[in-house]
Amino acid sequence: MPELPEVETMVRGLRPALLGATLREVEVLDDFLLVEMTSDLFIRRAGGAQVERVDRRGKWVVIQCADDRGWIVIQPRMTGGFWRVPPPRPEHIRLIFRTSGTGETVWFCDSRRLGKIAWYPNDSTAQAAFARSQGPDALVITKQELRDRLRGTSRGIKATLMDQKVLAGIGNIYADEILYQSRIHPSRVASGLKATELTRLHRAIGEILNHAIAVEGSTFDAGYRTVLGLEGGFLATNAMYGRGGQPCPGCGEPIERARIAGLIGRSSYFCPRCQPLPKA
DNA sequence: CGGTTACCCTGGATGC
DNA sequence: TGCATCCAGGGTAACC
Repeated sequence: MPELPEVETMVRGLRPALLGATLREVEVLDDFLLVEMTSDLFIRRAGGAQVERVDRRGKWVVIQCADDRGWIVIQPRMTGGFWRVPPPRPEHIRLIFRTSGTGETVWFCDSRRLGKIAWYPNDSTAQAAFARSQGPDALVITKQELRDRLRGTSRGIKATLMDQKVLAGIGNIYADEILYQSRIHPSRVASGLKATELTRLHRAIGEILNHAIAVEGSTFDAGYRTVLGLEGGFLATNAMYGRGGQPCPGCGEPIERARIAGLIGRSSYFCPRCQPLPKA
């Protein structure tokens, strides 16, 4: 669930607790999430470090420690999330930072344990990890970059938008909203978009993601919450995701829910009238 | 090599 | 009430 807007909201929420603070005590409650290191090693690396920056890269949370000590990179993936207040499900706590400086405690919870916690010793190893897994961030990619990255593939546009190596940050929910606003069918071949469609797509990426950040992301069921435990507002007024069978806000046609090739088992929601698929 | 799919994991919803 | 099944989807690895 945490896509770019949720992770951006997390990072903004974490900064008051972590920026300039010292990670006085690091507690690992589940070493399954740690990437190629033991709990003891991670605690030795991060314990006592001062936090210099808290940033987002795609869907990843990046905590840069002062004095070139190293980088903590946390991938919330499906169900990971941070808390600055005691989390409601303590059995899902995987990592705790107790700080001095701000005196706050930060909890990382992850019910499904799909999240990852990595350590990189310096800028170049961290940047190499980003380059291996991620293309340009969806919030800053230019139209020309987007065009170049969609070129030469026969894949569908939705699968391509969700490929983090093409551009980083878009997942299933926002892909559907972006494609609806762009009036592009999710199965369209990514390299076959017309110039006007590419312009609409690039604009929609920025508008949808920035709007979602402004309302603090998407919450449904027991999923994502802000660091203070609040629900995000995006799905209260969104157009497509999760609205199969409801009338399209643009034309009234029932919203279609389908499984689209190249997206494994994920559901796609779109309006068959506003997002027509040209016959092959 | 590009594209597709199985799988990692758990909790909540649904079905019998 | 209890048990089985399905679904959620971010990301990696194996496969064709």
